[in-house]
Amino acid sequence: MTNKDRPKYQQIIQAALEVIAENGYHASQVSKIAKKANVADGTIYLYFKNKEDILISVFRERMGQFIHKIKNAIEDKETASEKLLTLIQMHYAQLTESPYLAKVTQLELRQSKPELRREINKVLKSYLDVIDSIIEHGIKEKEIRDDIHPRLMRQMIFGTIDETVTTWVMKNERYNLLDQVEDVHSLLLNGLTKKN
Amino acid sequence: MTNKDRPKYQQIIQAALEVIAENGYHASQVSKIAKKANVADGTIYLYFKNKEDILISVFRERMGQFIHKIKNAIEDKETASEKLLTLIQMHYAQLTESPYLAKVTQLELRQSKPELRREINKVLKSYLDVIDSIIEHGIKEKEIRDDIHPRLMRQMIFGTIDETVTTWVMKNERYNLLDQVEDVHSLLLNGLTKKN
Amino acid sequence: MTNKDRPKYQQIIQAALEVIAENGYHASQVSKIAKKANVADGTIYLYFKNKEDILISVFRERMGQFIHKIKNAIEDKETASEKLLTLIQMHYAQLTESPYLAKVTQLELRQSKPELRREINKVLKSYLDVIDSIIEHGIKEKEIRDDIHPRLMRQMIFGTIDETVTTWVMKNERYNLLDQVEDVHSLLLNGLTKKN
Amino acid sequence: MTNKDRPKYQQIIQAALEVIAENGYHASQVSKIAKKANVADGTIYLYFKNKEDILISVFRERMGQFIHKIKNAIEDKETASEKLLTLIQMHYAQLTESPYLAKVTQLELRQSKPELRREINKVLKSYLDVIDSIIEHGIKEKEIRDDIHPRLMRQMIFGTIDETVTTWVMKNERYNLLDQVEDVHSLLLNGLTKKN
DNA sequence: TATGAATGAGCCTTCATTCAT
DNA sequence: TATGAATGAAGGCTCATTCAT
Repeated sequence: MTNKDRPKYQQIIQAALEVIAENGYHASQVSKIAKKANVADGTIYLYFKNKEDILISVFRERMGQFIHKIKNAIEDKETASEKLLTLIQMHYAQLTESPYLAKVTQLELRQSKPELRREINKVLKSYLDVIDSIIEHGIKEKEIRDDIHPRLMRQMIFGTIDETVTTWVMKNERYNLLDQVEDVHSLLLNGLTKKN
Repeated sequence: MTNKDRPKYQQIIQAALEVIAENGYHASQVSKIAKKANVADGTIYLYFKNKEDILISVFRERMGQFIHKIKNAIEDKETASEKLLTLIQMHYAQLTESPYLAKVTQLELRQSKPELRREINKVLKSYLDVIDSIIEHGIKEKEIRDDIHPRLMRQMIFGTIDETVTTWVMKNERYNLLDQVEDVHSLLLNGLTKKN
Repeated sequence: MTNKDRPKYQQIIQAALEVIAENGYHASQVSKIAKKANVADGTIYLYFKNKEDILISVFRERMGQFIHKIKNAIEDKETASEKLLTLIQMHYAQLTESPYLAKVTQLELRQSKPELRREINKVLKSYLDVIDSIIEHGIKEKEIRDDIHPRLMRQMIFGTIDETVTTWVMKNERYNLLDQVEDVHSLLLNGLTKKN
Repeated sequence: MTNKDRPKYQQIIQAALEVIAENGYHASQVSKIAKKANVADGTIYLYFKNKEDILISVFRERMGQFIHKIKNAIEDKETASEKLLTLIQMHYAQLTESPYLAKVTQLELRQSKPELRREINKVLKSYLDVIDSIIEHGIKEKEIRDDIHPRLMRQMIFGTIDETVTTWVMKNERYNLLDQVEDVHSLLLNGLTKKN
């Protein structure tokens, strides 16, 4: 049984997620996480190398599941358009379900030290890969234009989704993110211009 | 003569910008800023309330100019499409010209404490207002579709531009951001879909 | 069967000796000793009251044997001069044979807490007694001068031997300690002065 | 004005010496030293790199003076015998005058980490050099025997003096160390043997 | 006996801010 | 205005010891 399967590991991960969401990254002392996880301060260090390792693990574990679910949901879909719709829908749905994760990913983890950022970006990379594969598929099937560098397309997709979630989190999640799925999908596919 | 007009005020602002860009947010001690600005530590506190106030001022001053220049450039343009093209072009141009500002806005200041983020967002708000006014103008002139909430459009525009810049900064600015202006503009206006 | 006769007791003592010699006193955690002794951390506490008790026991056991052997070897000798020669020879020989013991007694255990030092000194006392008995014998037989307090003589003998060993250990035992036996013996008996 | 000339530097050195002498090396927290020196904890770090640096400095400063005074006193003396007598006398006199220094050098500083030991040995080296120069002088003048390696002679001299002081400190300085000067001098010069 | 996961007290160091000059 | 020496609160981490199994 590895560390990750032990109940205390997940207990600490969850506690860390909540503490960061509630207090912000900078006010998240190890002792606070330990208390919320109902373990002694020292116990933390049986499961994690140091404070940074806790935070990286929170992100890796949670975003890992997050991305995994999206990947699964997309597989079935035929067209790039459907795949993108599903991605947006799943992205919004999961963050709606887990406000802690939303708060932490959109706000708190952006306040982290360079080394931590680097680790976060590794995880993020695998999400961007998912988006890239949708674009590639769309281009191959001639659904998506091929006159623009795919990297820019991915940046538009991720940038847009990310910005809509950030706004929603900063507005304290007062509206329903899922109501925007179709409109965001339409915007990304068709752009701003009025067609007639 | 207010504080802002005194030479030391600008001296400290500039020093802070450079120190953050060079050392990162977390390694930007007041003493380092003071040294770079050639003033004593204590002198900082004659011009700024506290450390946070320095950072907010950096952002306010620099982003103020940044936004002001974009506003000016856009005024002349007739169509929403032209205005948007100019905004993208100016956004990229200014950050290309000032690598310090790019590094600080895209990476370092996102690592700041919640209170600081809030102040930064106030400044950012006036940039988002500029984007909103372009959209509003476009809708009125029937250039821009009116079936989608303008807020979502603005989020796509800002999210996309922001994400392209972040990628560029994280790639150590190894390519020319300005080469992407037309493509980003086309993507935002026309979306991903292949037209025929 | 007392603790001392159980195999694990000696196992832990030997492990402690090696761990201290290899890692130094300050890096000798109980867990490290347990691992080297192939027992669980908790097992240590079935045989020893606490960490200090391990260290004292190491010293007591090893120095006990050390002193015992010297005592035995001296018994046979007739004169104080011969006894002293044998003591020096045995002292050097045993530490040459056991580099762990040398490193630990000369360097590492001197870095211990006052309480531990006190215990160590109790053991040392019995070694000093051996030296005292040689001196006493020599005085009685008129081999050794009686115009100087025997305590000072013992301090010269022990101080000199101890200092020569410390130097040797700090020079990483690069020369043969036993080569010095006769010279040290001559120095202690005859002093520094040139006779003619 | 360098750090060393500022009053607080000496204030902290003296406080550290007293704290170590009173509490032992291991119970000498930085905060305790700061309190005794009447400065804030942080102030310590304006004058010393870290805790170890305080301890090294204590030793360097105090032993520096110690050795300097002995060197001066020896210069005048003609013969090796007189020089040695003066060295013993000065060694005992200075430690008698400064019980703190005695306690720290004989007991506490031997309980230090390897890096600290190394620094201490550097200082000690210059004391051993003084002893070596006496021996060399004595050999040249045919006062001291030349059939024994001078290093062994030095080890006897230092080992003996050191051991006599250690015993005295451990006996809580209950007798007068200076009473032993002539006897120790006689022992070192003439050895243990009864002459007739 | 034996285990080893869990405990939690303890401490060095940083750095934003102050204030006497 | 300007200085910079001094302040002191705050927190991550280690490791000897315990105890449920």
